[in-house]
Amino acid sequence: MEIENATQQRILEVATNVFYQKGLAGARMQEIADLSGINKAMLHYYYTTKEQLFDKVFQRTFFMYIGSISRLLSTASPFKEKLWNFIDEVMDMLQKYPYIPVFILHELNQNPARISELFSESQAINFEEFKREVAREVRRGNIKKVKAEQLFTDLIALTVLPFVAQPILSKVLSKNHEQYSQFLQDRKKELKTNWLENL
Amino acid sequence: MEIENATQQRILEVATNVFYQKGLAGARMQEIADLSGINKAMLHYYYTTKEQLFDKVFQRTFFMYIGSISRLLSTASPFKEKLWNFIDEVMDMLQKYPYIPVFILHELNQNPARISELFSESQAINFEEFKREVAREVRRGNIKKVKAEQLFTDLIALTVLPFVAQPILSKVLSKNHEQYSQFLQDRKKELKTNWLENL
DNA sequence: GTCTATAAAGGGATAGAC
DNA sequence: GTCTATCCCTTTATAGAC
Repeated sequence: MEIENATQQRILEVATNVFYQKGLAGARMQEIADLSGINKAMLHYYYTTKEQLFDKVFQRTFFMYIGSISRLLSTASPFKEKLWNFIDEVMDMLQKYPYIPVFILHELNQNPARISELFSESQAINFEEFKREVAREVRRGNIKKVKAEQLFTDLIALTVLPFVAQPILSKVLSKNHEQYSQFLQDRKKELKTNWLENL
Repeated sequence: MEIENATQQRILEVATNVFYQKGLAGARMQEIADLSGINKAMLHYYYTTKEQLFDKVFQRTFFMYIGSISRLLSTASPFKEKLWNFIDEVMDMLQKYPYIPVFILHELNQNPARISELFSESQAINFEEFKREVAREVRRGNIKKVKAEQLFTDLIALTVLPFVAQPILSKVLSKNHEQYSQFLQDRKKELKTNWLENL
């Protein structure tokens, strides 16, 4: 990890937002420079190429996002308490950064090779451990019989999709921005009580 | 609806695939021309601008996708039978066109205004009717007490997300392409039995 | 309808002065 | 470190012959 000065940090922050919304292909170095309060030459001084800047943004995002999911699933807390916590934390994070999932998925579609590199570098999600945990909970009768991979997919789907699909869902459900935020809050509670308790 | 000749249809088909994978900003008219077996001039002869071609692709996709969801929800069948059918049909469609949801969501992030135009033009999803139906089923004791908007979100989430998140999920679950297809098949059954029956 | 050639604009990247 | 000016490649779009 190299040291970053204030300008570098501002660039990275701006670039993150621009890439989140426009993607690698749609982002413009000119816009990133403008929003950072510098000119293009300066931008290239800190990050030689667009690809290089993008890679940095993508990696940081991936590790933050996947990393926090990973951490939340590998705590030592009791199983249902862990899921309770997961719902809260993940939905809070996504309320701050709702563009992240579509950003990651769109870019992975362009360049599927990227994920392999990142997964090998990172301490990826330890699914085997989660699997054992689910099997144990089923054995003990704490939750109904279910395959770990289906439960995991349910968990991600129920928490992440409302953010991913916000543009369409808010339209279908006829909710403005504030109403949709309220809906997401309600949903958090709903998942923790109804879904989690009925496992 | 104007009549389209064979060349026009081929262009549209090719453009659809290219835009699905690369998005508006990432797609190249040259590539679309090449894959269509014509040159750029010819391409512009049929579709004057890239935007115009993209709009056509986006609209068709949106209507096909949202339209089929809409149709599946407004049939006259009994409620649970309808959801059963929905799971089958939507997941079959997505197995054919897995790029569609990320494509739509990515492009809506770029240009959120687009959705307003399309929703007003289309006979959008009739959520009020679905709401009444859910309330009725709850009253009759056929399903547990639940808000229609939460149930609808669950339904979309559980069926759509496994396709949207395939690049990451297949990695986390350590599944190759065939294994992931099998997983999706299992999931269809899983949702129809476990989830649907426990509503 | 179909092509070649080219215009016109956009946008990433660098040279070089300060 | 920071700027202006500019290079040059890419890509959209059109002109014009056949």
